[in-house]
Amino acid sequence: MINPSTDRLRSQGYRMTPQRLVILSILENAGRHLSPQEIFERCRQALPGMTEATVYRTLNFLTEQGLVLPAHIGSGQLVYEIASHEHHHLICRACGETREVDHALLQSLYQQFQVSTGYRIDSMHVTFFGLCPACQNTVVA
Amino acid sequence: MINPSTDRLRSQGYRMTPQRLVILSILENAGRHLSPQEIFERCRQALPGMTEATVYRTLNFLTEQGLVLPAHIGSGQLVYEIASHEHHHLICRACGETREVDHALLQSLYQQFQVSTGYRIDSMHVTFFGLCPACQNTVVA
DNA sequence: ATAAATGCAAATAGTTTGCATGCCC
DNA sequence: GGGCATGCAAACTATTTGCATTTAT
Repeated sequence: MINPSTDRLRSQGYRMTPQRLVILSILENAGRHLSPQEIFERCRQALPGMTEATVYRTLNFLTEQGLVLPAHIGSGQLVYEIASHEHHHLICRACGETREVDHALLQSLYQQFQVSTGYRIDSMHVTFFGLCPACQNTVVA
Repeated sequence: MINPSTDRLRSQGYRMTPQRLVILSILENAGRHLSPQEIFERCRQALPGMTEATVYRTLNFLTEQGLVLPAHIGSGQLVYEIASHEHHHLICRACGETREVDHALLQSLYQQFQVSTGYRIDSMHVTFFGLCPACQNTVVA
């Protein structure tokens, strides 16, 4: 076995390529979500010939394969992060600071949805907006 | 007083126009969120000369004025709905059916966030995805 | 060898902007 | 009448697609 991601792809008849490796490694090291543009810029440092089309295609592909996760944050654009532990985001609408929220906190809410609506919730990712402690003191609501 | 929305705009030095009235009326009658494109198409039936630029400008303006609310749903595009009661959405990822979720259900979650993170949450709108009761029987997870 | 993946370039979708004209108050 | 708002057209951003070439297996 070469590495888990490579094996995962090969077992499905797909290939591991330098471009895919670079994107995975960028997301692993980022430790936070990145936009396609941010990813593209970092890619060019490792692979100068890489194009935006490849970034988008690769992100879609890796999402299908479950290796990365897309998330909606403000301004309606998708951002991506490495698929590891389940969590959600809390974003400060004043300073933009992002915090992770563990999935467990949402479990009881999902439970209530299930009971009152019959829906089986499977949102992988939800983003909440608010004011972080620091900004609550400086920003006028 | 002519109507509440008109008064609201005039009191701020803005004007009520046929275009704004049509968009507000479309959103009131829709009873659900609509995309800019859907709004544009319905506008043209009432005001054939209307352009997409005006739709976008008007939606941004009405959002600033608090008369309509933007919401993120799947695929990263913004949709709009009339500003009335606070609620959230539950969308079936199989059939696309949308259900409203009362804001009260999220209050206790917000409370927990507040305690454990210090954030003051003010998300006006959160969308959850899942499977509606009907689709749970027909769709393979 | 062969099918998958990339690079390149062009196309598409969604949204925003500048500017002259029109129209609400 | 004065200034806000619209229509028109063009610009812009983000993303997708077709096709020839390259490359992982």
